[in-house]
Amino acid sequence: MSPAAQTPEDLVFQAIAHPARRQMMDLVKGTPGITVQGVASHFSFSRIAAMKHLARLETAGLITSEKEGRSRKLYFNPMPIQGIYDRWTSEDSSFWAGRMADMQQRVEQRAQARNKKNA
Amino acid sequence: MSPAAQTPEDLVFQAIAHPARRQMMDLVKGTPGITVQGVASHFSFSRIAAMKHLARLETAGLITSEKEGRSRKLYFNPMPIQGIYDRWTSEDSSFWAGRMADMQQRVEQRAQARNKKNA
DNA sequence: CTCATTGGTAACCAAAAGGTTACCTGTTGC
DNA sequence: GCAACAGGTAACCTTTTGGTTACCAATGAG
Repeated sequence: MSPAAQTPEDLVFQAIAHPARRQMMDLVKGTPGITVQGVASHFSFSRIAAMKHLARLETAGLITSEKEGRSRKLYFNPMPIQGIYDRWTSEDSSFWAGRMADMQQRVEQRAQARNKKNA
Repeated sequence: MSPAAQTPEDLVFQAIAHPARRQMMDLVKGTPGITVQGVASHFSFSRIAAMKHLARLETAGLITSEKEGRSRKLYFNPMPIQGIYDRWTSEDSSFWAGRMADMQQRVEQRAQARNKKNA
């Protein structure tokens, strides 16, 4: 695909195009603070491949990470998902955006509550 | 990407990864019954390239088409979008799925009402 | 302190993606 | 009836994607 001026939206949609990356997002969402190795261990491809996928998710803003010693902790970021939903549902989008923000808020609060557990 | 056993979800996510394809979906959604040529004329790349993109959207079930004389009419299909939303919002997903189905129903009804206009 | 673990970069390569032109058939408008 | 229009297929080519192995530095556990 043309590298011409990729928008944040482009990055998000491209990031989620790959099934492994979607599964990675599931893992990160389900286990906040999971490590790179923790994610990579779920896949049969190499750790380097996993890191490349994670890098794309992070570039797209779908996950965030923090280096902690020799590990890197990964966290899910739900905000870019709103753009996906809004894309073709512009009718009543203000209504749904509000609903979605509410629910995302709840998801985040739960994630914070779970944040004491490690990978 | 590996051609191994692509799920319908895979097809959808891959289809929407390309910005031109997203824009095409916008066009088809905004103008039900628009022709291939009608869509292609919005892009600087060749008609054949446009057709390839449209073919991917159709394979993914995101649009449908009907041959009419020498033209082909294109229609938006909102149902696969549900999968995109549900992907990472599995909490309360039964609640949102219901809401979303309602809204999609309304979108479709409006599309049918507009279906008398041509591209 | 030593070794194992974790993460990171670089180089490489096959396959896929996304474009191109050429050619053809069928339909429609004049 | 003819030319223009619309859609379709095939072949081709460049770029990107998604994997691989090799090597290294930093951290952590024993």
